[in-house]
Amino acid sequence: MAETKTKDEMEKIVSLCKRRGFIFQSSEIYGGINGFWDYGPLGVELKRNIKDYWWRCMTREREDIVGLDASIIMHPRTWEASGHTDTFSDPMVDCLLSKKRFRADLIEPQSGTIYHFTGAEATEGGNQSSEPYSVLLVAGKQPDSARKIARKYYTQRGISKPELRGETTEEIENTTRFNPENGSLLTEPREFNLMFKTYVGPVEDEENTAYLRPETAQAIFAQFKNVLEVSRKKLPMGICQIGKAFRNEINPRNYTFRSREFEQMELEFFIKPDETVEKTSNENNPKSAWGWKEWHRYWVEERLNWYEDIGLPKEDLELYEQTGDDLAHYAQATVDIMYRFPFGMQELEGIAARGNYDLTQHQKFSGKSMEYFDEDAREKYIPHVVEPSAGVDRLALALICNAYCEETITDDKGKTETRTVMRFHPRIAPIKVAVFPLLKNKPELVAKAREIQKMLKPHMNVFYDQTGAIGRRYRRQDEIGTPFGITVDFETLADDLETKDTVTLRERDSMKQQRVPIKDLLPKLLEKIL
RNA sequence: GCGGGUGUAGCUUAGUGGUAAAGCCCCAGCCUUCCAAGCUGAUUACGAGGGUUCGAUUCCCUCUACCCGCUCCA
Repeated sequence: MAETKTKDEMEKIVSLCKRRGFIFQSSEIYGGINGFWDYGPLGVELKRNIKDYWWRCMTREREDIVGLDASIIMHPRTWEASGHTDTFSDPMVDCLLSKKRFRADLIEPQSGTIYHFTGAEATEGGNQSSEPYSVLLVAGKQPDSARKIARKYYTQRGISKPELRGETTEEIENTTRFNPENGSLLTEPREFNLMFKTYVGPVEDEENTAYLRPETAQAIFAQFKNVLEVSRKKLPMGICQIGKAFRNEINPRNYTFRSREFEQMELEFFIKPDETVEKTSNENNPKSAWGWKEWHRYWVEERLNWYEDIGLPKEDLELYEQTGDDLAHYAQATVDIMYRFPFGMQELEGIAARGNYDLTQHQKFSGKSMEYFDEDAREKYIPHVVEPSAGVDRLALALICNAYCEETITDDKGKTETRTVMRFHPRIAPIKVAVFPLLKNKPELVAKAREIQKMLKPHMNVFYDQTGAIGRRYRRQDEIGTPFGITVDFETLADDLETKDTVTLRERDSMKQQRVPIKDLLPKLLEKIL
C-alpha cells in the first residue's frame, strides 16, 4: 500500500482538510493572511492528541524530565544572549540583473574595475533609460563582457538593442556590492528581521521593544535554576515545554509546513560534561558513563521510535546529519528526523547537542550563575544539553499525509467505487469511535445507541450519528479517520438470542466487523487507543 | 523578494458586458434490517478595492491569498 504521494494528492489532502474541518486558512473571510492557519474541530483534536502523547511520553512516564509553560514574550535580553537578535536579522541583497538573493555578509569581497553607465538608448524604437547601472569587471576579463551585462540589464528594462551612455571606470578593492556570479550591481542591503517585534506597554518606542519568542527553548534555559531546584532532580535531567513560537518567515510555503506562527514541542535534556562523566560513572548504572555523544544517540533513537509509535512508517522517515556549513556554530552535532512529505523529504524534528553554549550565554548576559554543583564529582560546572525540538504543526501535517489513502473497493454486485480513508493510528485519531443505531426510526435502537455513547464518552472522543443509511455513516467516519464504529442492530435487542446486548464493532482499515458484548467495549477500545 | 499560474456555493467544475448552472457534500423530512441506494424540500458563491461603462463576475489597474519555480530556511 506504499503508493507514491504526488502533488496531485497534496491538493486532495488540502481539500479534505478544509471540507472535513481539519485546517482552515486564517482570517479567510478577509482574504486570508500569509503564513497563518487555523485548526478546525478535527484538527484541534488531532493536535491535542499529538501533544498529549508527547507530554505523556516525555514527562509522566519518565522520572528524569519535568514540564514548564513559559510566557511567549520574555525580557529582550534573552534574545541577545541566545544570539537571535543578531543572527535572525540578516542583511540581504538582490542582484539587479538575475534577481537572485544573497546574504550580504556572505558575499566574497572582490577587486577589479567598475564600469559605470548613466543610462542607455534604444537603437530601435527610440525609448531610453537614464537609470544608472554598474558592472564589476574582475581582472583578466574583457571590458566587453561588462558592457554585455549592462546591455542585458537595459534590455530587461524595455530598451531594445540598447546603446550604453556615459561609460566611466573606477578601480576598486574588496567590494561586496556586486554579484560574484555575473558582476551585476546589487541592491542596497536590506534588513530581514525574522523575529516578530512588539511593544510592552502602550507606548511604542525603542525602550519598550520586545519580541514574540522564535523558539520555546530559551525560556527553559532562563528558568533552568528555578526548575532544577524545585524538581529535586539530579543531572542528567530534562525540562520540556510545548508552546507557540513565531518566525517572520521570508516565504511561508507548503501548506502549514512553514508557518509564521507555529507550535513546538521541545526538550532540553541537561547532562554532565564529558570530563565529569569520567569521574562519576559507576558500574551499577551504565548510563552514568554516557557522555554527550551517547545521550545524543539515545535521543535520536527515542524520538525515532516515538514517531513509529504514532503511525509514521520507518520507510518514510530518514535521519539527516548536519555537517559543516549547516551546523550552527555552537552545536556539536545535529540530527534531523525527516519525513517523506508529498512535496519532498522535510524536517520534522532536530536533535541538537548544544554543549553548554546557551546556559553560558545566559550566565554571561544575566550575571546570574547557571552552574550546577555535582555532589558525586564534588565540583561545579555549567551543564551541557541535548535538545530534541519538534514541530507540532509539521507533525500533524505529516500524520495527515501519511493517513490519507484512496482505495478501490468492489461490492457484492461487482460495482467498484473509491473509498477515502484516513488511516490514523487510533492513538492520535481525532474521533476514536462512532456509535450508530442501525435505523433512526426505531426508538429502541436509538435508545440503546445513546446509552453506549454515554458509557464511552468520559473515556474517549465519541461521535454519535443516526442520519442516512448505515453505509454512508461508515464512509463518513472513514474519511475523518475514526478507527472504530459500533452499530446497534436488532440482534442487540433480541431477548431470545445469544446476541442480546452485543453490538457490531467495525474496524476502519479492514472494514471487518465482529460481535462484541456491550460490557466488553470499553476495555477493548481503551486498550487500542492508549 | 523575483518570475509564472490560479481565485465562481463546503468541495469539484460550467458560464455570461444585463448579478449565474450543475454534480457531490451538508441540513430537514419520508423511506431504509450493515458499507456513500431512493424520493421531497432547504441553505449557500463570482477573493478585496478602484476604474471604464447606462450596467462589470466578465474588460483594465491595484491589493490580497493559494499553487509551481527561484530565493530563503536554527
